[in-house]
Amino acid sequence: MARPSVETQRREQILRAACEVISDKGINAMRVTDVAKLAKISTGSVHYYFETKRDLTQAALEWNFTASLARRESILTRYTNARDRLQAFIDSYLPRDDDTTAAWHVWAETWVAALHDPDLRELNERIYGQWRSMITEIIRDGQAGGVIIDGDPILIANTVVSMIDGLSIQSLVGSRHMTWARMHEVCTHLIDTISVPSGREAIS
Amino acid sequence: MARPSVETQRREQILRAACEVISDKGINAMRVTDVAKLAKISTGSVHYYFETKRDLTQAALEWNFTASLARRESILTRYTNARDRLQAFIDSYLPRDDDTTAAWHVWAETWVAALHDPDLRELNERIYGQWRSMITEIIRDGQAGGVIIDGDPILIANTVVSMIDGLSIQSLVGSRHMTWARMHEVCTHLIDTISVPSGREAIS
Amino acid sequence: MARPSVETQRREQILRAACEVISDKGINAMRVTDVAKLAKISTGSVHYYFETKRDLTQAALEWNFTASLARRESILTRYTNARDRLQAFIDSYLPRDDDTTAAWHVWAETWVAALHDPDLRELNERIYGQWRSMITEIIRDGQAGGVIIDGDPILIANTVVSMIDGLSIQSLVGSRHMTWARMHEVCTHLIDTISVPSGREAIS
Amino acid sequence: MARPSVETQRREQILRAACEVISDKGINAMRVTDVAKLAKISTGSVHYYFETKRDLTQAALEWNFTASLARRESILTRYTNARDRLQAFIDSYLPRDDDTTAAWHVWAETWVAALHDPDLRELNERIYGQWRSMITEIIRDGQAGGVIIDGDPILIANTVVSMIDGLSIQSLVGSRHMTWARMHEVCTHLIDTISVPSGREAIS
DNA sequence: GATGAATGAGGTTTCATTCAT
DNA sequence: AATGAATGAAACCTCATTCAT
Repeated sequence: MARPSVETQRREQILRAACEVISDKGINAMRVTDVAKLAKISTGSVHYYFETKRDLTQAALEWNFTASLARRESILTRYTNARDRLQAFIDSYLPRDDDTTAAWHVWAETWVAALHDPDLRELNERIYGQWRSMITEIIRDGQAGGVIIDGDPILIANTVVSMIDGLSIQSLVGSRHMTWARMHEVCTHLIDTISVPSGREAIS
Repeated sequence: MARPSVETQRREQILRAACEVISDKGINAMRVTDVAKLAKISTGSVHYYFETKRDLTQAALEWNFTASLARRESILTRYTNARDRLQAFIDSYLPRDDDTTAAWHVWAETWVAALHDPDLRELNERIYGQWRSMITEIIRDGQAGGVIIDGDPILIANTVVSMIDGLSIQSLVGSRHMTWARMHEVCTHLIDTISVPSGREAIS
Repeated sequence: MARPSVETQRREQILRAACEVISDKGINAMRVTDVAKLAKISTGSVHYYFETKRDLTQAALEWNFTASLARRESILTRYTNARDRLQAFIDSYLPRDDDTTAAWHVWAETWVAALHDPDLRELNERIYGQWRSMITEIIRDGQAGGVIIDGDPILIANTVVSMIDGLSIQSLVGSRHMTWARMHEVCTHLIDTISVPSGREAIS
Repeated sequence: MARPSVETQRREQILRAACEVISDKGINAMRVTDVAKLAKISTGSVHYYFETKRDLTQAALEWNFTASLARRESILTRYTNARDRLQAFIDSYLPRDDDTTAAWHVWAETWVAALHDPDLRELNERIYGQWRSMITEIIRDGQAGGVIIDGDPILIANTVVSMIDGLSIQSLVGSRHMTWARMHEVCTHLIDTISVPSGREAIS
């Protein structure tokens, strides 16, 4: 009786539904009923898997990040050049498609909820840190390979991460002044700024 | 007779209280009772000045921005050099003191609430636009005065604004990795990047 | 300083407004604010003239009846023949014009409110009795004059009054089945039934 | 499994309670709490079955009529003579016992509420029409059987219905002048008026 | 006499959570 | 494992009434 997998599957089904609701309506407007309906189960069942709404919310926010990362795993191994890897990685985070936009919505909800909730603060710290580390790692790689300029890799990572977050917010909120094209432009400009002019091109 | 100031005063008293609550607990956790208590009036009175909680919230979010701007008005006229003005202006927005931090909290709440509320979206568009315009104006001034590098001033403004927003979020959420000092560092670095090297250096 | 008249006038202005609101929205939906607005005064003033809302309501209901009666005073002296007087009197009560319809609305509200309010019950008893007496009186006159059939005048009056009330209700509620023409038809039929065939016609 | 009856039963339990409250206190004084208490459930449960108080009220008013009719169904098949059927049917509606009185109270509340509420107006039109139809049917039967006088059956039905309504109102409001005996008297008199003199009299 | 800002009790409604089935 | 009926605390909002001016 390999039931554990059923449970895992059920949990994921609920978490996915929760994220969709959070993305559409926001954390505070999320109702257990909404999640249940979307997952096509009863509210009782939701509570069978998640003791309280709070538990459900936290698990959903964490799942949002994990799933988001998993979707980008391949990018990190696809490119040998760190600069290209950075560009591809950042590009993949610009809210172009619905999935990415939804993930950003949940992400933004997480930040703001964390402002008033120590537990979420810790969750945020953990997953945010993880993300920053990945960027830092790429930058270190790039510096080692001579394609990214020297300087404190953490400072550079912070710059990059901040820029992406800031741009995304303006984009998500729907500013007509911040189109996806503009975002791409700003990001590319930033990457150029922290890149070492490519040798071959310089030579030729 | 001649009591127009009382109403204005009362409204401001309520709005100030609302912003404090929003900053402390978040928009969704804000209770009309909380605001009333903080303003030392009855809930009935709150509703006497603001028909619905929604109206109150919107007015508070708008007031947060307006008041925030008013507090910085002097900065814009204090410096003749646009670069210094930009630096001072940006510095004044880094969440150092309690007032500024509170304003940022409310600001962040506004963004996320706007994700699901067309009215707030419009409000956000309006006040965000105003802010972006101010930065753009300073940059234009700087370019005219030869202290800021050439390039599309709007693109530069977007870069600056995004960076500040992104940094602030990380800071607000309480990341141990994003101290105020680090923020200052990143900001200064950015301003340096978009500044024309100063005369003395140019001479030598 | 003949102020009393001012007060009387003010009271009537308020009562008239109250009746209009009651007619339009019903007793329970009537707000002191509505009355004040319609009378173009403040709520404070309404309370200056009527201690409580309850007092105001009762006074309004009573006023509705009194004013309604006053408007028909002339009819009672206009006709020498009791049968004609009865016909004219009844006709004047059919809800044809807006004023009469409004009076009926208030009248109906009074009945239903009286179901649960002893004070209104008494008020109703008083003014209803007054109305019944008037009809009875006309019938007695008619019997004395030989134009109305014999029989307990009170029983006949009750029949007439009931019929009018019943018809009016159906009409007021807006039944498409109960037009004013139909009401008139039923009433005329009833009056014919209780009338003595006129001598001259019988002779000729 | 197979719990459909529970829901129906629960709904009826609530509707019955609502009608009782409406009869006792009136539509506007009815509180959801009152209904809940009387039905021995929580207010939450009331709202589980009826979204809003308005829905509850409407359903209750409709139920009042339906249940009222159901209680009289047997009368319509008991008598072969249409005149007797009419007499029995009308008699059964005179507010003698508590149940009938309560039903009339709710009935009266429906009328007056309908004055200001289009939905109730429609509801009233529907159920009132149904009632009028039943009376009309009996009269048609009586005319076919030669026990009721000729004439437009709808006109006669309107006369009958109006009389009953009018009498009931006076009775309900508690007029000392309108006892049940008097009502009976007036009704019998009316039925006599619209009846064909019985056979023996016709023969002699 | 008149005002209208201020009150606060009380009502409807929502929704996370429980628990018998 | 799953359900969904039932709960009840808590929130927003209304509005008659008061009272300083």
